[in-house]
Amino acid sequence: MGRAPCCDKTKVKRGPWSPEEDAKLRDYIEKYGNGGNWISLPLKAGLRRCGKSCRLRWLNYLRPNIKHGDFSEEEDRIIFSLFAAIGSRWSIIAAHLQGRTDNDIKNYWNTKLRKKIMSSSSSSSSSHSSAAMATPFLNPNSHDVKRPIIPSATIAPFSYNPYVENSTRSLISNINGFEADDQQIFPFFNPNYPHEFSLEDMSSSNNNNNNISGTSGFLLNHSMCDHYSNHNNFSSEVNGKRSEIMMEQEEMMMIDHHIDQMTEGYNGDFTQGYYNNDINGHGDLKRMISGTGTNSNINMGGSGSGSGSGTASSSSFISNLAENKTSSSLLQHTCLPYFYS
DNA sequence: AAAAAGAGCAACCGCGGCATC
DNA sequence: AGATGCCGCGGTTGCTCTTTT
Repeated sequence: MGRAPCCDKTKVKRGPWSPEEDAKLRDYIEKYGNGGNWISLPLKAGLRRCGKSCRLRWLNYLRPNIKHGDFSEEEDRIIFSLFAAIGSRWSIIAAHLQGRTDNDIKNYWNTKLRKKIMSSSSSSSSSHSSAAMATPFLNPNSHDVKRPIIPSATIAPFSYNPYVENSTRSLISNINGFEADDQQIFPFFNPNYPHEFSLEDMSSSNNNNNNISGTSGFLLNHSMCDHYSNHNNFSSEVNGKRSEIMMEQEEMMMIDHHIDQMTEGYNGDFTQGYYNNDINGHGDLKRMISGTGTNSNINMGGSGSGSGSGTASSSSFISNLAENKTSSSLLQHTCLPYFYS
């Protein structure tokens, strides 16, 4: 049995909203809210519209503090870097851009930004423009980088890779030497679980082992490569479901090499200026991670507890983050891809 | 000046997830 | 446990405006 339609399409108005309809909807929501039920709202508000249409109109247009108009260079950077990390998760991307809606960003990407990036892929600019930033991803002069070989059996079914979708696969496949099944590079980023996210230094007593758990992304994978260990464990725990992967030193080195190739020629800084507090640029994070030495055990899983006891510089920095930042702001700091010049 | 093509964007559609019954 | 209903998301459509021929 199919889903019942949310409204009778023959009895509701469709198409562009009139100023009068906008006013009715705005007035009603400002007075009463949506009452937790969009379906019944149009009747109460005196609108001959589908509830879904009302919701869309409110969220994408009438809601206070909605920003319309041109996107800034900074916004371009954020969109691009997030797209590179998580693909077309427009709502997540929108959450990082105040006043922008997912629809807005989606349209902007489809109509402008993608073209900007595509056109830049044939140029060899190394400036700090957003177009230049895209170059490492879309450089047609593909290097023949050997993809790290990781036994697929070690990747648990819970691990998630946003790049498996066809729409993004075609874009990502243009990355230098990147094969489409790059799940093995980004094994644990889970956009379905972006909320519970904290950063704490849980220093390990194990020698020569690096353990990173949580929703690690580009940053941590790359950072871990900075100090090759005998055993590098990546794991992710989402709602009690755990996925785990272990990479040998050689594999880590291959990944590192691979990412270096991808980011070759890029001298910019995705984060410079975007974060206006603790983390100002990837350099801090890089130091933070590498400062933990050969025995690092960093929990990014959110619910765990721990105390910093790595090197003084790294542990204090991490502790500051853990103590002073909410989960959501930490997410902003850590879920973006970072690229080292 | 007019027609055609392209670009931009608001709105729609259908599906998956989740809560509730 | 299964059915139902709502919300939110991502993909797509189609209208309008702008640019090109």
